[in-house]
Amino acid sequence: MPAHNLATTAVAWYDANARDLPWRSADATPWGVLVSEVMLQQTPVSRVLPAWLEWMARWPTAADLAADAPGEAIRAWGRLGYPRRALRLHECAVAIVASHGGEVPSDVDQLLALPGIGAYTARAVAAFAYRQRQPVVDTNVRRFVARAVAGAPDAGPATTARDLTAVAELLPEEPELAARASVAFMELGALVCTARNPRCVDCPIATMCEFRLSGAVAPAGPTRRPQRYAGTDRQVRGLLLAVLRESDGPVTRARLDLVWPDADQRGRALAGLLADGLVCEVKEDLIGLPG
DNA sequence: CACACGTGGGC
DNA sequence: TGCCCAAGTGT
Repeated sequence: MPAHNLATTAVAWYDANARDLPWRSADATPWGVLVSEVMLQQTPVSRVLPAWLEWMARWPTAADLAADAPGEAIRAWGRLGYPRRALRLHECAVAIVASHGGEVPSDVDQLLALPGIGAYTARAVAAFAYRQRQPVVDTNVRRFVARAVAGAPDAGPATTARDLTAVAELLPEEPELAARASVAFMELGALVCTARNPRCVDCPIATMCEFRLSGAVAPAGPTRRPQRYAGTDRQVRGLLLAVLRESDGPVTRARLDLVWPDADQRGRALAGLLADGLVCEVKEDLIGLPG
C-alpha cells in the first residue's frame, strides 16, 4: 500500500464527502481557522459551530478580541468547556497584536510560541490556513494511521515525535495537496474510522487498510482511564464560573457559596480559578471575571 | 509521563 | 444508568 495512494484516495473521498464547515470555506481567515482549532480542542463540532459563528461576528480579527476584556472572552465561551482555552485565546490575540502586527503567524515555531497553541494546533493552522505541508496529528489521525498503516486496532499512547514523522511520510510533496490530505485524514477518522463501530464498509481506503488486510474485524476500543467528573473539583469550578458567566457583574462569596455544599472543596475550586486567572477578586468579598 | 482541566450527548 | 467520548495543552 504505497503511502501516496492513501493520501490521494483520502483526498478524493474528502472532496465528495466532507462536511461543509464555515472555517473550511475559502474566505475563512487564518484567525478564524485558529479560533476554530482552539474551540475544537476536546469539544465536538456540533457544539463549536454556533459558538464560532457568534465569536467571529463579534471579534472578526485578533485585534478585535485583544481590545476587549479577557472576561468577555470567558463569558462568550459559554459552555464549550475548559474555559482556560478562552483565556488563552485572548492571550493569544494579545500576543498576535503585540508580536506579529495583528496577523496570525504562518511559521510553526512562531505559532507554537503562542498561548494555548500546541503541537497539533500550530500545524493545523499552518496547514489549513496557510496551505503548508505539515503533519497534523490529532486523535483522529493517530487512530486512522494506527489502523491503516500499522494494522493496529487502535492508536497507542501519543508519542509526538514519532507520530509527526509517521504522518509526514504519508503526505504528498506538493504543499496544497498535502494540506488537503491532512484535513482528509482527520475527516476520515472523525466520520468513518471512528473509535467505536468504524464504518469500514464506507471507507475509501479499506482495500489498503493494514488492519483489514490482517483479517482483524472488531477494534478493541481505546484504553483510557475512567475520568470521573461528578463531585470533582472540576465540576465545582464549572459551577462557580457558570454563576459569573451568567451574571452581569461581580458577585459576593455568599452567592458563590450556594453552588456547592462542601466549603473546603468550594474554597479549593475558587482558589484554583483565581490562580488560573479565570476569575478575580475585584473588591473585598466581590468576585468577578477578569477585566 | 501522568494528571488536571468542562461539558453535553450517545448508547 | 452510568460510562465513554469529542480536532489538546500545560505542568
